[in-house]
Amino acid sequence: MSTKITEKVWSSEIEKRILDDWEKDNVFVNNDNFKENENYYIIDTPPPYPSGKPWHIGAAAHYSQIDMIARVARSNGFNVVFPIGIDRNGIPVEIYTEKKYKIRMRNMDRKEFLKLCEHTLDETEKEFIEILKSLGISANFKDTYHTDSTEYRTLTQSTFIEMWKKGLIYLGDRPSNYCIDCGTTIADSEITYLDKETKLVYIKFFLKDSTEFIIIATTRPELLFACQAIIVNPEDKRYRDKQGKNLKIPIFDREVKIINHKSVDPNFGSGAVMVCSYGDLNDVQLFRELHLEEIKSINPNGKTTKHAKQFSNLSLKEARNKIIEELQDQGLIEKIEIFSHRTPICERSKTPIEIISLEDYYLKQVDFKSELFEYSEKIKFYPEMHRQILLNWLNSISIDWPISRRRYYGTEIPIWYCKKCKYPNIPEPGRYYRPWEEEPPFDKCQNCNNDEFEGEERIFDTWMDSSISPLYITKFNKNDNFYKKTYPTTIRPQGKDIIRTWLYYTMLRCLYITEQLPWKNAWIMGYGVDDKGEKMSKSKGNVIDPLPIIKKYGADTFRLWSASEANLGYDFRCSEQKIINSQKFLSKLWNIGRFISNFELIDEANKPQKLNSTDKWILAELDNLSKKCNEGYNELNFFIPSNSIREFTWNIFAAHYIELIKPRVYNESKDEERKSALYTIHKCFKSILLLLEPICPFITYELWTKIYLDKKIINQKMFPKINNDFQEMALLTQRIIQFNSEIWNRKKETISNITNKPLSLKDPIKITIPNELELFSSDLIAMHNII
RNA sequence: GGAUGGAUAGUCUAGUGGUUAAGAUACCUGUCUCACACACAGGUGAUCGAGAGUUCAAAUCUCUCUCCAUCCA
Repeated sequence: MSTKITEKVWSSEIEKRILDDWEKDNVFVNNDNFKENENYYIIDTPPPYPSGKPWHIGAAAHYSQIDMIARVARSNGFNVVFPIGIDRNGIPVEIYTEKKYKIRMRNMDRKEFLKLCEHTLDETEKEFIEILKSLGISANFKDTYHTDSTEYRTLTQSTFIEMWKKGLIYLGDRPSNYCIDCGTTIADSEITYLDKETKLVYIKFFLKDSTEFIIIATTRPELLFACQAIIVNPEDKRYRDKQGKNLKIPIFDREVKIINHKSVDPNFGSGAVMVCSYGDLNDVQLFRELHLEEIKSINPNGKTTKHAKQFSNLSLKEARNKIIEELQDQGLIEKIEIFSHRTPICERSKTPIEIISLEDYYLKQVDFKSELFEYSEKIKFYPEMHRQILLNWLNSISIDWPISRRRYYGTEIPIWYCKKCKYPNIPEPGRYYRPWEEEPPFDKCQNCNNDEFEGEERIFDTWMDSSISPLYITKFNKNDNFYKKTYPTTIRPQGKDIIRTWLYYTMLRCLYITEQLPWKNAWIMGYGVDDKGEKMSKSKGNVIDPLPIIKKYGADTFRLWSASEANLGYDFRCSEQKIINSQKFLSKLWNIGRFISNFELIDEANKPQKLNSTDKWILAELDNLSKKCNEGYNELNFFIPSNSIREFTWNIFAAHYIELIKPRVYNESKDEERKSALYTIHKCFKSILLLLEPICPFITYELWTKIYLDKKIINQKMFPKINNDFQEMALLTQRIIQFNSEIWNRKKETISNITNKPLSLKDPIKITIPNELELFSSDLIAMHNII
């Protein structure tokens, strides 16, 4: 009798060897050729963005769980397509590259800059893929796609052209969010908010031809010259007699009217507010509503326009300081207060957003809102509660999606403008176009027959690329057969923080192109938060790097922790203590395996005729475990199986069952009873391994192959069958645990008169076995040495 | 201001009407008992955020309030 497992402890070193095995055997290369009637399962994996280090522990947990989805689907007999892509377009890499090389994008040759970005991406991507692989992600790494590849960008452009032809794209000149640092228009979804301290300046505005003045409180004195109205609350008694009168704008010598508007809060500042183009979104609305004429105040380079007169061509900060200075000199400032105010900032560069009017391309979405609501109802959400995030977002959409960006590292907008008539000429879809450096693919303007063109220099918002991932992975426009079998895809797994972007935009884009939803299910995971329960962010400095943790504890420990930490959809706390707990369970499992591997395998083929009652009892509990796991796996909630497996394996199977049958398996004289125990213990252990495989693929693989010497490895097997044979036996579980505990307690309380210490567990004891446990009496007597 | 989720032993979580509220961890006390000291056995510890209501019965349902987290104004 000897163990088949030589290593005394489970360690991450063993995982590395297993990874090599898998790589050699090509275990997870996706199968492109679906057979007739085969069930398939397509995962629209989020393409991670390699935007520098460190990576986020929540993201590593996220990908671990997506892998569990894939493994569960395989265990349920599906042919799984699990692609992996890397999202590489957009502003983050540009900003990261600028910092890394200490350069400015706009002071550089475009081509040179693109090369540097690519280099940066290649570097970070490499490390990234290594982490994913070391986590045991069973995706198709041989075929990793990149959103900045020629092939991907071709698809981005051709789907754009298709939408253009459907009349869904238009050029709009209207106020939009603009990031001065990034030098581009950005979408609402790219804005976050930050509480910032700012000056609230109280300025005197004199009434026309009068020495009477009113006080205007503003946080944007630099926009004084773009003021087109003063608004007050109609209920406000202070201004009741002034309504409709004209006020003189200080310094700039222009007149504006005092207008009633109920949006004004009489308690804020002085109760009188200046309306400028544009201090904030509210101003935009007021300009529209009151039919005010826009005064352009800020240039795309972030400097004041000519309308600022002597203050023109200044940065906003300079303009603000100089205007305040001038107002002070003229004695027009009553006071200045400091107050904290929620400021919209650019998600990427953290610069405050300005609202300026620029020409940009828009994709229609407002007209389509009611249909989008209808389609949203057809997606199954895991968990259901997160559907609301999408619905809230849909509700709040008020303008179309600006899709053009004045940046470099992204997919080019494929348009050439006629030099003579400015008509936008669109090429035929099918290849990748770079209008800023390429000759146009046509000789004459489609509008005026002129033969000179100017290429578009702008690129797309990155969500234009990532929002077609379901089309790309199903080989849309490339392999019709494959596409027909795989689209719509089965599931979109993603974080709840990008519902209003990735999930929403994917829905929109794919509906425009295919008139079908891109997936049937959306699986939404919560954030990884710190040990206080607060969201991790770089600015807070509480981001945990997953790499050292994975290295220290191993992938399976990390995965088990991730699965058992929180219910699906809820945020999960990251604490090292919890990770250590998972490691302890794997160690327990390893040792159970070492024990079991001492004994010969009795399987279905040589199953004993008669099973002992104790064996029937644990098989009943095993069935219950399988059911519980199935429930959890069906809901794609790995919290349920991970915790039930732990509970069963440690607190029932190891603590009570194994102790009960030890005497039998060591006693070779009673062959039938021994065989019954060995059959059962192997059956239980095999089931535990099968059930745990999606969560901990490494240790289950190792134990399976070592103990069962099975050619067909565990990750190609199905979940255990549920037999429902001895269900009523499971009712006795609590009684068994209670009785064992009673005896252990009794022994502990009894002081031996030989050693003067409590009785040891193998010392004999006199006790009556209760009637309902009579079934197990022979095992109980042997286990406790009952006399 | 609006939305979503949460408030259960020192800490983290499970528990959607019914006997002594479950588990993990921490803590205390024993034990190297032939798979495991990364273990085993035992123990201390919660009037389930506050208040009111429904009910024979509430951590669980309803209402009000307080606090926390996240998102949107």
